[in-house]
Amino acid sequence: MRLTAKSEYGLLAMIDLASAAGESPVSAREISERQAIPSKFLEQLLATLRKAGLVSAVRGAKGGFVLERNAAQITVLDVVQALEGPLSASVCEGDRGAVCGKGGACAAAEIWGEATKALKVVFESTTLHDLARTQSELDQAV
Amino acid sequence: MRLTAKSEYGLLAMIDLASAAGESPVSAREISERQAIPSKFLEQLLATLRKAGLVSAVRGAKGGFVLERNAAQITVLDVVQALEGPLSASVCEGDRGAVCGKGGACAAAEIWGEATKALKVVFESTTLHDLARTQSELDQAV
DNA sequence: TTCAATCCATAGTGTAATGGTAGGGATTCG
DNA sequence: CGAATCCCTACCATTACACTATGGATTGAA
Repeated sequence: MRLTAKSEYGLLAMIDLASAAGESPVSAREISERQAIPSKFLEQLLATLRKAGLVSAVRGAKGGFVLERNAAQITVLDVVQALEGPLSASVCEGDRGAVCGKGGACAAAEIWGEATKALKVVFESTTLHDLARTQSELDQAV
Repeated sequence: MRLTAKSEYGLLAMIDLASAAGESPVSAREISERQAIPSKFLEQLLATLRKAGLVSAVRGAKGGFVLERNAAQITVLDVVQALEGPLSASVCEGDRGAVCGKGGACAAAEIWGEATKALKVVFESTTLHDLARTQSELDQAV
């Protein structure tokens, strides 16, 4: 399991899109400027999010991106998994199970499993709608 | 935040030591063989764990490693943090807070914080004693 | 019709982390 | 003494990360 800049940037971009829900498409450049994300890097992330079915793109001038579903129907887990691959805290993946000869009967592996589950709960229980609202409150507080 | 082979190997080694608690020191070579961990790599991990005060070493022939505290007083968090550094799921560390201009008022950052907390709870609530017992049960089941 | 804005796709690149390996030194038991 | 062990530092190959570069395809508007 790992969380990289992809998740950070991707989530910021999705929150940005959630805040603009119902309006015209938001271009990658706009998001890039507002969220201080390198624009070409962001394009890649948005392409990934599109392939994952989380956003849809409108090409050409005045084009941009729109959330594919309602912000309340997209969780942080959706975004993170789209960008980082399946969430699994397991270090002991793949052939390691065979190598250590325990064939799955490994106390350490159980802990990684529990850790993954805990992360999943947190990420599943928060939607873009929640985050967009939180963010707008934070902005107003200033 | 990241979990690498260090945590995996380190935890296996510590469980091994916990299982041998009360007996004579266990050499790195023994652990390396039982747990299928590259021996020179393991030596480095044990050195780190020693500097973190989790194990003590006995030098010379018949030497080896012993848990510094009781197995019930050492949590998975202790081991993971000793090997990987401070546990923080935050991607948005260091100067990023300044870069995005939100100065801490960032909805995304809150999620990473919650994720970290969730991991901490899991890792803190399990001790080497627990794991050693679980492992011995798993071994007997076979 | 042309042009600029936008998304789309692929490839390249510098840095750092990862997961080791190598070689030898210091210490201690038998 | 000598074998076993821990200790320390350095090295190294591969991969992941975080971009950057280049150019093509599509579309709205002047």
